[in-house]
Amino acid sequence: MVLKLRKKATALPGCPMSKCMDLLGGCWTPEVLWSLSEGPRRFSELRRDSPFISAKVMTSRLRDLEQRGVLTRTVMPTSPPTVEYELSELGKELLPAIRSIVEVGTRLLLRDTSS
Amino acid sequence: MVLKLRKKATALPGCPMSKCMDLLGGCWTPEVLWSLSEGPRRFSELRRDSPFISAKVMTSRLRDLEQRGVLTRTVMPTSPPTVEYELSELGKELLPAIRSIVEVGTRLLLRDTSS
DNA sequence: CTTTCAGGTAACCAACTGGAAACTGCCGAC
DNA sequence: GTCGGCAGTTTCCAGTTGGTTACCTGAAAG
Repeated sequence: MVLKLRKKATALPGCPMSKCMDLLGGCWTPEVLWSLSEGPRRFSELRRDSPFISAKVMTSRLRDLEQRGVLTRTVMPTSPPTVEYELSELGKELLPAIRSIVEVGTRLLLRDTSS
Repeated sequence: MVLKLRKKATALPGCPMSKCMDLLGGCWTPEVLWSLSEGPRRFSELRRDSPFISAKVMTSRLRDLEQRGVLTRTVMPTSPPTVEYELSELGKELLPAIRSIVEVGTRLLLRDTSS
């Protein structure tokens, strides 16, 4: 968490870091992507996965990501309506970075508790 | 670029992602760490590496990172004084994540230009 | 004497953002 | 007939932050 995306600042052209952070930089974005990494999930499931993300932010983050082509949003014609979010191909390409962050974080946590 | 760290929000206890993002989430933090990944660098070198980062932000980012133990700051008793920043052990542990982000970004850029 | 450079700090501003809470429409259940 | 759940949206507020500009010390160069 703890990340914010600034609207005006766009990725520096040609900078790989910017290019990638443009997609996964944004408050809670990594968490959402991580939740989706194991398959499609519905809005309420995502909310339950990360209860500390407010509905408003969850919505705006999902809309952002949809617009950037990182995930797809499918409304099922059921009642009550069900909405499914799923990583697109582009979204799946981000997973190695997310996984790496999680791995490093895990190592840091272990280090904390062992020392 | 494009990244902000929120002061009040601290890492969720026990969440690897938070733990890691707490250290590398913050406007321009990844860029700074990337600059430092190949060895110690001085303030003005860092500024030249990333001219789009204002001095103020560069300073505050470096202070943050120093306080979190990600890098060390050494003032050399020369005149004019020289200051060297270097990744600590903790900082080096973050590099796999940074590298992964850069790799993913590179792949995305290639994809863009080829299609 | 003045300028330049290193490595910052201080002040001020405007912007973007996240949080909280209330409201919506539709349906099935109690 | 009203309660709850899904999937949001809207409004309002306040906080945090980054950018910009100006300013500081000390030494050396022109």
